[in-house]
Amino acid sequence: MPEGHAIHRLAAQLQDAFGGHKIESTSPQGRFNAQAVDGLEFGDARAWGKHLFIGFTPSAEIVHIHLGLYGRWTFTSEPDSPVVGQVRWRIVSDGTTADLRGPATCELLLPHEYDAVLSRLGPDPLRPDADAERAADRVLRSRAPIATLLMDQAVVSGPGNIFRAEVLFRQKIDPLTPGRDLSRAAWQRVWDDLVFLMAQGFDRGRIDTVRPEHEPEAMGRPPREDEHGGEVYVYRREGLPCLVCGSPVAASVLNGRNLFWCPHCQSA
DNA sequence: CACTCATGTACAC
DNA sequence: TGTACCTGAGTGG
Repeated sequence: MPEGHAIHRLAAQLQDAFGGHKIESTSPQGRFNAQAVDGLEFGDARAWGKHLFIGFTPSAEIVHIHLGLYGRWTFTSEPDSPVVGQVRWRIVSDGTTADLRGPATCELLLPHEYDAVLSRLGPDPLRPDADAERAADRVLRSRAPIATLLMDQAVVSGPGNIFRAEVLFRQKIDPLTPGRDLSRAAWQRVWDDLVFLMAQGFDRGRIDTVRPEHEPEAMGRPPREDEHGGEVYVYRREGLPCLVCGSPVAASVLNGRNLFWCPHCQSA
């Protein structure tokens, strides 16, 4: 779920449900100071990378949420929905209830703290105001592997392990290539593809990266049975045949995260 | 039912 | 580099 496109969808969903409405705010679990925004008007929900921010009226405080690995929102229109399990934050307005469980972060920020969080985030391919040059400068000067840089939210904000694996496959780049060994044009193609893939992920609510000409049907192969909520080239396909060249997809661990790639299609 | 693993990040050493 | 966070899906017995 929680790569950047999913957070942008959540921001839109929260905005639809609560934007401009006075809300009831509680923390059934007790681990969030929900009372601070109880009874206020929900101002706006916005995303930057994997971070979600909610503003209120009249209040300068901003709720900052990061789902981490486990966090989820659930929505229901059932009135007086019972609290099940550990709910960090519940918002209710006009019969709509949104429950937040298991976030890595759910905290109130003052404006200067909000600015500080944003200042640590690189450009987000899903934001129209993204400063792509800032990411290019970081990548093209770094000795770190491009696979590491793509997961560094200070470099690019929003892509996670799936988009990383898939964009490197689509651009035929060896994941261990140092950032500074990429040409500016090659990095531009990576950025542009992230913009495309993540926007499509936002629209569809799932991650699909396989080009039509590589669909199994187009390749004269039987339909695949290894999808997990989206259709991809290499993510979690260790040992399975590459959809383009047929050689086995490789996997290893880099910076504590699983990395998937096709050694044949993505050779340096 | 017990156990592993995950689309993420921060912090300890 | 390892561990904590703390949830749910999947797997295997």
